[in-house]
Amino acid sequence: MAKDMDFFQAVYEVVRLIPPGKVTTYGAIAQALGSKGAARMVGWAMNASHSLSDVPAHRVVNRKGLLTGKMHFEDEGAMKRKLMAEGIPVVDDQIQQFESFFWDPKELG
DNA sequence: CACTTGACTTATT
DNA sequence: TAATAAGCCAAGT
Repeated sequence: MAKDMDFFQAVYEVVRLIPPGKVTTYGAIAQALGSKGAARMVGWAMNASHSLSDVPAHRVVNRKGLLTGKMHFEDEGAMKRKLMAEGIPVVDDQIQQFESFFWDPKELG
């Protein structure tokens, strides 16, 4: 889909598809886009996602379920707060039972 | 125009 | 087991 889209646009599209109460990783998104090693670009794209409103960047964490990008949010607690609001347990900036809340973009098909 | 940095991940030493 | 190298692609300096 949207192969003509920019990498960023593709990332945004996938991130928007993340269901509430679920999270995914940079690598999973990158891999879903066909670029496994482009996980850094996913993060870079997220940095630009501030211009958008339908991009729940707080649902995107690193492979350990750690809120690495929390510092890029409005406030450090913003990311944790948003995740907690969706029913995702976050302790010490780390998602608990991360694998249970993990959502694979490719899962939709 | 070339080099460095960046919200990452996997593999190798 | 821990530390280092490499890979990804784009933007900033």
